[in-house]
Amino acid sequence: MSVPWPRGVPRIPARFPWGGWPPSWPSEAWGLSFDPEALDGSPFLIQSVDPTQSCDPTGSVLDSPLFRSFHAASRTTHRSRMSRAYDHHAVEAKWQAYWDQHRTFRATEDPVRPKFYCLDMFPYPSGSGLHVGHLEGYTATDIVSRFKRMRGFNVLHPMGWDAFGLPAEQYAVKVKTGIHPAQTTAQNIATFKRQMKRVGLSYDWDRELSTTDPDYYRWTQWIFLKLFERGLAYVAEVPVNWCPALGTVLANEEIVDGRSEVGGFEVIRKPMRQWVLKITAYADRLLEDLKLVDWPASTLEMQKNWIGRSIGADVEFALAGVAGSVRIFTTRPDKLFGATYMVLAPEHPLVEALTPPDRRGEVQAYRDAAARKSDLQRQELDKEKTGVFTGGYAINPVNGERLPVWIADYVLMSYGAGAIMAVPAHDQRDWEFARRFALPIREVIAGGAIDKEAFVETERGTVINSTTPDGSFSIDGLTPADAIPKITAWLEGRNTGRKAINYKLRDWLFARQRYWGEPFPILWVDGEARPLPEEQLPLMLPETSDFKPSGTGESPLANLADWLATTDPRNGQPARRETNTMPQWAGSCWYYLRFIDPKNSRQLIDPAQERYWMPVDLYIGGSEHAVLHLLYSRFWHKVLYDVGVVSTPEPFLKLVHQGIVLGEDNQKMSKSRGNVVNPDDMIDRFGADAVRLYEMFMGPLEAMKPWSTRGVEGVTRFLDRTWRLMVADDGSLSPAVTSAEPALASQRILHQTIKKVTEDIEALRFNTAISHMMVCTNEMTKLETRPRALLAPFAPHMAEELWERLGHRQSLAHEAWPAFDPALTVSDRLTIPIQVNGKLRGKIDVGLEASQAEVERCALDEVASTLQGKTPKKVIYVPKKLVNFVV
RNA sequence: GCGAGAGUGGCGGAAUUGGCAGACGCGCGAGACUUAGGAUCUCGUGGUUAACCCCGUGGGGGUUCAAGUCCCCCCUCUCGCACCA
Repeated sequence: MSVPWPRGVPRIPARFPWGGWPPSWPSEAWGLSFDPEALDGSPFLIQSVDPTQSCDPTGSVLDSPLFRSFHAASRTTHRSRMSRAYDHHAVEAKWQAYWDQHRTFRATEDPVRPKFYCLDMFPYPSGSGLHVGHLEGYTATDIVSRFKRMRGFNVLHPMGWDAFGLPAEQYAVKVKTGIHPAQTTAQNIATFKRQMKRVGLSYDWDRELSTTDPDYYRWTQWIFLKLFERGLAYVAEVPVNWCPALGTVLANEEIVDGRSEVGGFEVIRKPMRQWVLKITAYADRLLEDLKLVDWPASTLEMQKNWIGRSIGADVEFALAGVAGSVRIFTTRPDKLFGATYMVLAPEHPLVEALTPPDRRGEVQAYRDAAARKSDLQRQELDKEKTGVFTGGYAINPVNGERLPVWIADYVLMSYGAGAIMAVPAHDQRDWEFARRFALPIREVIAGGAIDKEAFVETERGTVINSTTPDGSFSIDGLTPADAIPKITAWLEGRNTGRKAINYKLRDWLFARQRYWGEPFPILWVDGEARPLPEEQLPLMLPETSDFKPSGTGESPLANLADWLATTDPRNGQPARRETNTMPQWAGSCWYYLRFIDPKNSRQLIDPAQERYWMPVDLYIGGSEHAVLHLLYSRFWHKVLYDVGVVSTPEPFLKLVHQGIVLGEDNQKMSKSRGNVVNPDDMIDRFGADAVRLYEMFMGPLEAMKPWSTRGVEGVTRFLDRTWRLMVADDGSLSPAVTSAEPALASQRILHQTIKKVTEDIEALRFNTAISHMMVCTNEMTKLETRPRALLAPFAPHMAEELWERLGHRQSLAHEAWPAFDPALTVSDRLTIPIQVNGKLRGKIDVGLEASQAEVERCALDEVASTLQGKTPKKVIYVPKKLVNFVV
């Protein structure tokens, strides 16, 4: 079967060193250039290229000051031989300007073509600029985008800025610069954008957006109103993580090892009035719909764990001597008969009612101590369990026993019901606690050695000692797996328990006491939260020069009296504005939608365009967002789905995390280690194409790997070689372009390379794709012919330049990707390894059609000396693979 | 402790429906061209060896004609969660 070569073609690569000397390669003619256009027919034709048309010896490149100075330097140092090397500065600048001018990468809806939405996690524009780690992910998506364009896809590849957030505000306050965060942010964005353009990333800049732009956060606020309308945003007095040093409340996710992620300050528990989003209402869907996406296994696992769904039962224990009951959640109702005491979280509301007057002092002391402890301290104390007896008792519903009720901080108020039944025989924590306080341990699952350790396996063992006192109900003799549904049904029948599903996931603390964030579109009237009418959005972030926290726990906005006091537009009542701002996650929750329709002033997004572009086909970003951003984003997306704004249940179809790039010393890059690699330096020295190529050549995209500047030099040499395949020493296109037909061997290499590169890009195996292009270039150099490597997505600048020199007038960005002929990817000769007893003893070269008998005969000859006349007992023949003689 | 992933030359890494281990690149060695070479080009480069043999994919067993790849046990590293009832 012969596949016609699509109209587009190849491009060639090559590149040359950073500033130095021109290469002095012999100036003899080198091979030919294949013109893809000519390949439509069966034979592999070569079309001559008219040098007068394709070469531009006086064009912008050669005219550039850079080249001229380089030229002059070469002349003086180089004497007789003058040649022109690839000048990455000039060529890259030229094509970047061309792409800008022609808006080459602008995406417009086109119902005829298939779409491909290729998205990077947009960055927080920090003051330090892009680092080589950013570049890894951006280069990957850029290669895929360029590749897909050439494959006929309508590609949406946008970029924007997640620009609200603490650092810019801290820069004004903590560093005492007083510089407005808006100003810092604008500068940083300019730096990022300049750097991105220098790398040759093919974004559609017409769609650029920033979360700090009122036209953008207007819709962030709009989404909040939708959440509010649906009861998914509410205010609660909740214990929060208060960081005195930062003067703000932090989310759980912003705390690492009990200290603030930013700055490492102490964090304590403090009850406060907070906005909370009811993400728990979507817990099931967030879990279930993970089945719909193609994400890394580790990320799926982390999301599942974070949601933490567990199935069990709620069970009511009546209080002894006091009205009411305490509810517990357990995944193991089969162990109810083994409960010997109960434990409440210190914060549990029933503690007061349960504690008789003579125990109050001790109980209160313990509760106070627990409240004062930070999370860090609680964790440190995990060596030995602490707790006190409340003096109260509860009744075990299965056997009427009186169980002493304790409080202990190993029981968390925030999980389940904040209370447990303790079954020390079969729970490690309860076992330790019971040992410490000499509480009874009763075995109800046979199979372990409970005097030595808790027996916790559900899969093994048999239930014992589990019959009601009156003998009317028993689960004795059952396996735990069978006992659980039986006792759950029994509890339900007696109305003392029921099947229950519990989640680790908690509602999302959504408020921050900061200036540089989205203001809430909420007014307070008579202590009641009222939404701002949609028409009044955006609620602008007020101007100020004082970004310090108010100190009372309110944000800097609380200092702005004029802004604060307003009236309810519905009835003119005096109102006070909400002073909290939204967390940084808010803006990043839905930015991928706005890229689709960034200028729409009437709607968040046009429904038709949303249906065309969504979902995101490929999303690349760091694994540090495996849970938070990706979970919050999915939550908002599902709400918008319910609201009718989006048409897909999940936003991101395929997700990939790029690995971390380490410093040359194999350590994490950090300023303090002094091993940070600056992309600008690298591009100055080697050019953007070389840096892009190296980023991808380092290793698998998802792996953590060290930077090597030597390695960049290596790919630079490859680019140089490729350039020289096409361009003669004097800077003109190689004059030896003829109409001769290239050897079959060349065609094979070419087609094999096209095949490999095509498949590797599809599978995001960029390192092996590059390696094959290198093989191709190396082979072509030897053969003195000119093939193309499929370089355009990887080294777009050089590819454009070569493309132009081949006589093309238009950017190759939308040219068709070359196809390969499968027939040409296989050789007509095979090298078959010959083994004796499984060890390699020789190789033979046979024709493709060689029969088994022929191959075996040749093979025998080949290893005759090893066999020493012995006759093989057995011959293993794997067609086209190998022959193995067993003697 | 629990969960997930990974261990291959001096280095980054190729190769897993079991079938030539080390592609490609770095580094290193030799040579060519040079007044020169930190440029470029050519050849070589897992260990051992004069050569053959032999040994080699974290360690130890096993299955197989054949194991980096499959099975069992162990070690190490990375990431995540860490009293979640």
